[in-house]
Parts: sequence; structure tokens; C-alpha cells
Amino acid sequence: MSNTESGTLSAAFNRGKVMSRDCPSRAILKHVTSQWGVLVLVALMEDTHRFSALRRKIGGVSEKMLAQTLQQLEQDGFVHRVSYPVVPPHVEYSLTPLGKDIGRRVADLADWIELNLPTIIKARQSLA
Amino acid sequence: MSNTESGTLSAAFNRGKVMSRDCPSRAILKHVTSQWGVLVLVALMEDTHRFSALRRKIGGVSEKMLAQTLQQLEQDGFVHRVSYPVVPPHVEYSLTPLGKDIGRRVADLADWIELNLPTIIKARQSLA
DNA sequence: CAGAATCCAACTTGATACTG
DNA sequence: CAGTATCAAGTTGGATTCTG
Repeated sequence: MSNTESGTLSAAFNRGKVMSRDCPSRAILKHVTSQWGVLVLVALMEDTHRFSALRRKIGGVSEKMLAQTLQQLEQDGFVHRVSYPVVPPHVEYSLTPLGKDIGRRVADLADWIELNLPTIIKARQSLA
Repeated sequence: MSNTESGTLSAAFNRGKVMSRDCPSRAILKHVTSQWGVLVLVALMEDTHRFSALRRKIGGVSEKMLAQTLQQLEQDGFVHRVSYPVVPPHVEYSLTPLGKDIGRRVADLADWIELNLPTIIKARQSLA
């Protein structure tokens, strides 16, 4: 079988699937690591939020992008959406167990960057 | 001190800065979690690679995007570029210590997705 | 081989306005 | 409040061509 990858037999290193152009992981990865996807996950790791609360919390998101991001993450099974049929509308977003699992890793990444930002900036300057 | 965030005093939860529209972390986060940034980091976690090797390994990248991504990651101090002045040109890309640190987290994320892909797909269907 | 430069198509994003 | 619809504008991305 012609293998676009390195042709390794070891499925143990299951890393490599995502390297293929058409690996389904790519789509999930894209949602999760999207500009607003990351921040939504981080925000929801802290607590359940309403739509407008999320919008206030995540500086710079437009309504459109927030709605779109939430829909993607909901479809992937990471975000749980609960709509209370009252007026005015009341909708709450939270993480599913799966969402918490991946959210932890994403938040970890974001935290690392915040923590190491000084180091990164220094490193960048020493390259200039 | 007036705090635009939730007004918490605990800097221990340094999460929150990245939520501001103009936090410098946002730029780094964007490079690292960009579509190709993720895959470059994952690939370089395994080994040093030459440009064309990376291009072959990462299915779907164009030369342009690969070059651009590598430059961003190099400027952020995550990727080390070594150019041997021979003909034909020989350039090697590897991760700096900083790059390995963050690369581990990114690879972790990618691995998690690959590993849980079946679960995710099932979850998605049960929502349909 | 490693990339820079160019050109153009396609998708993404953001304001704004509108609806249930 | 929680979105959707619309449209303009910006950005990304890819194919191609060219160079050291």
C-alpha cells in the first residue's frame, strides 16, 4: 500500500495520522485551536457562562464569531448548551466531560504562554 | 488599583490577561495554534527536519505557508534554524528548549485528539 | 535545495441591522 | 437576551515562477 507517510509499521506512534491531509483530527484540531476556540475553552474551564457573559469576557470577539465557535465546539461534543425557554431568552454554556478534558490541555497551553511571555519576549529580542 | 478584569487580587490565577483584546500572549498563541504551527511543532518534536522533509511530512502545506510558519516560530524563539552554506543549500530546523517545552503541550493536545477521535465522533453523532 | 516574489481565488472576519 | 442575516473588507492560502 502506498503510504504518503514514512511507511512505519508501528501504530504505537499513532502520531502521524494527523499529518495526513485528510485526517479527521485536523478538523477537530482546527476548531479547538482556533483563535476564539481556545479562549472559549479557557473561559468555560472556569465556569458556566451565558452568551453575553462570554462575549464580555473574551475581549474582541464579535457576536458572529462567538456564535460560530460555540456551535462548532458543541457539535464536537465539547460544549454543552442549555436553553431555558423564558423571556428574555436565557442560554448557558458549559463544558462536557470531554470538553473539560481537552479544555485542561488548552488552558495549560495558554497558561504556559502567559507565564513564559517574558522569556519569550527576551528570546525574541536576542534574535533581533 | 483598577483592574479591568474580575477584580481578583490573586495574581496566582494569572489567567485573565489573555482574555484582554491587546494581551501580547494572543499573538504567540496565534502562531502556536495556527493550522500549520501546530503540525510543525509536532513534527519537530520528533526530530530535526530539513525544509523539504517537513513539507513532505506535513500533508497539505504549501511552501509559502511552511516558510511563513517557520519564520514566525523562529521569531518567537521556538524554532532554531541552521543554514549550512553549501550548494545545494542545506537548512535544518529544530526546536529550542523553549520550543520543546511548548511543543510538548501542543503535541499532547494533538495526541489527545487522535486518541479520542472515536469518542468524539460518537459523541457528535449522538447529538445529531 | 531552500526560499522569495507575485498574483489571484477563497475563505474569514467584523460592523451593522434585524428577529424571536 | 441570544442569536441570525447581510454585506464590505481584510486576510489567508495556493499555484506558479524565479533565484542563489
